[in-house]
Amino acid sequence: MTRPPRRARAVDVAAHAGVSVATVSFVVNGKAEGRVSPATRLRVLDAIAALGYVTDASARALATGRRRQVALLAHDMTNPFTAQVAAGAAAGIAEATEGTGHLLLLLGSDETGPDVEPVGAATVDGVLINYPGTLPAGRPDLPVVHLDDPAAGGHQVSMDVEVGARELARHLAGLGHRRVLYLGTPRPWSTFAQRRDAFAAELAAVAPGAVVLDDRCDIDLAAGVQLAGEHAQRWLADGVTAVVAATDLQAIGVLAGLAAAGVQVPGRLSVAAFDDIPFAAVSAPPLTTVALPARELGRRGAVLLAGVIAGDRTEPGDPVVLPARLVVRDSTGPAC
Amino acid sequence: MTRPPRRARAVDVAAHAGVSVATVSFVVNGKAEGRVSPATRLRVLDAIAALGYVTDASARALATGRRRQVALLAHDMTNPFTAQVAAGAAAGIAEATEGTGHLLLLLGSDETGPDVEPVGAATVDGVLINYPGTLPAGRPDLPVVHLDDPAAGGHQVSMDVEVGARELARHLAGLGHRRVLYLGTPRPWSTFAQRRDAFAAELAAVAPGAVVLDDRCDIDLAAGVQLAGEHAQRWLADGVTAVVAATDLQAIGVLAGLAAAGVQVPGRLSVAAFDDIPFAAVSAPPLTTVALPARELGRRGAVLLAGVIAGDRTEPGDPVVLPARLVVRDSTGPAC
DNA sequence: CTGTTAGCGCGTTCAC
DNA sequence: GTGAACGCGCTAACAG
Repeated sequence: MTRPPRRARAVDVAAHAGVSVATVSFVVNGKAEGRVSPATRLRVLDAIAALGYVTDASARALATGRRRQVALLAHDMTNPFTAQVAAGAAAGIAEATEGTGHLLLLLGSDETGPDVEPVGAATVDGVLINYPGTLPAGRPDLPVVHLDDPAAGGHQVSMDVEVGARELARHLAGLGHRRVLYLGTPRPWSTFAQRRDAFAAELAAVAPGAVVLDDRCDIDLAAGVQLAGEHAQRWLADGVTAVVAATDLQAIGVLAGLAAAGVQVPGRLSVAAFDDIPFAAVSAPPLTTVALPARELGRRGAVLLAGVIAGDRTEPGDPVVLPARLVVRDSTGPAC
Repeated sequence: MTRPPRRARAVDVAAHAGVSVATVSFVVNGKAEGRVSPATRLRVLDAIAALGYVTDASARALATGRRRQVALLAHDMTNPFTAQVAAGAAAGIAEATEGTGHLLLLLGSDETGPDVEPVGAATVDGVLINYPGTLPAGRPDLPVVHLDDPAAGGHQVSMDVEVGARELARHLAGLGHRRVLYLGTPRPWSTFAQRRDAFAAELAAVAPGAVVLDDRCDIDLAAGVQLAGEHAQRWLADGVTAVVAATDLQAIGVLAGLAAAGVQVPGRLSVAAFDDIPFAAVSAPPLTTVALPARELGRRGAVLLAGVIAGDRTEPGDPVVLPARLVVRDSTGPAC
């Protein structure tokens, strides 16, 4: 006796309950208070349960103009930091919208960047950008929150990378390091520029005469391994006593590369980085790193975005800056 | 002279081009062939460009019944394996739908499981399940593809975990291990049962009298570290010479825990696992593990799902089984 | 307190 | 080759 597999619609519920669709709509959207009598409300609820009715998201979106979805523009979900941002964003949007909002993942490859077509197509109410990219023109009013992009204007939540970088500089200076190799990335993101510049500035301030050499590699394990394998001897020959990487991923790769090359850490070379992904605590040796709250970044970003969408705050206001702090582990030691 | 920030609609394009909305629709959806003259087609295209017109996803979805979105039900985006599955799924859906399809991420916590409400609300055309959970009733016809869940019925793509597990068993048996601790997980997923059972079966077959002891911990780094720290001495006292973990995450944690406890790997204890996440190659020592193609799992799952949605294959057919192979690194050595 | 009705923007059949 | 008209399912005024 079951109905054909066609989904029940509001009209069906209305008929089943002996009311009009408007009443059903009120009940469904929690606007029954003072409009619908408790008795009919219950009848409607029963009908909904009996028919297994679920509001059609597209129809509702079309009618209300709200999609109940936000997009996260990211670049590499495989990066543990990004993954945590995504997990945090999913949690944040659920929290801020009481479970009615969801996360649309828009990933991009290196060159292309995320495909923003769905953003233009109004698939989402707002966008979380963790990947500096161009948003579709023609949607200038679309709520946007930038993540970890201090140079971006508008709404944003970032982290106190500078404080962390300076702390790291003082830590290394205190250990006697005067010649450090800074391992940057090929990505021109402002957060990376900030990491290096703050570090170099503080090092120069606390240890006059200290030198920062520059090198760079992709943000992944293999790149770090390879780079260390190829350049370790040169670094040592250059008198470098510490390597600071822009990300843990690179540093962990470097650690593996150095181990393979037989270079003692922190005996011959100290290694430190930024992010504090979970793996930083279990590398060999455990990595000294500037802890950046990835998950919280995503969560706060989502909550902020939800607020903007709801119209709570319309103008940017003070950018949210999450704390960063240095976590000292065993990969850094006295300069030799 | 710019228009008010209201998005252009098909009517606007039609007016601008001097045609009807139907014509615009045909052009937009590539159905102009034989219906619309090349000349008017161009006029429409110009109008679209001039107005920055983008088809509204909700309206189209409502009219066509297709959402152009699929959901990925997962459990912990923070797990590198899951993250790769997600990245692969995003790539696969884009590939299979030529960029018109997108990925809705539905994450869940341990107890609750992902919130499947959007699935019931027809937000998606199909679902990729990487987290055995209950789908909303009332949508029995919804296309579903199970990932890495050999026990699931219906469409699925999984991996040849058994072959890998047996290979690992022979590897360890060949090294003389006769007493191994199997570190399982608290999750009752079929893939985990399969990993252990195939391993134990093969070990018993090649090394009669070999013993497999069982222990378990959560799938995360910290759990592995703690467990190793607490139980290492007992394992050794019990004569265990090798530890096989259900996932790399646990194994890498164990490795760190053993290092902290001063237990040599593979000198005193060999360690191996399943997954081959990128970090497995840079742990200390690099981890011997059964490589499982996570990214490909996600990609193939998405492609399959897209096919099912498009109606290519309607009945399950042969389950896709991706190859798994043992990757021997330095964490396994002769039993002592 | 409840029902009627007009959109929301697009896809598509059917006349012209 | 083109346009008018209806339906998709729901929300929100507005009547009653």
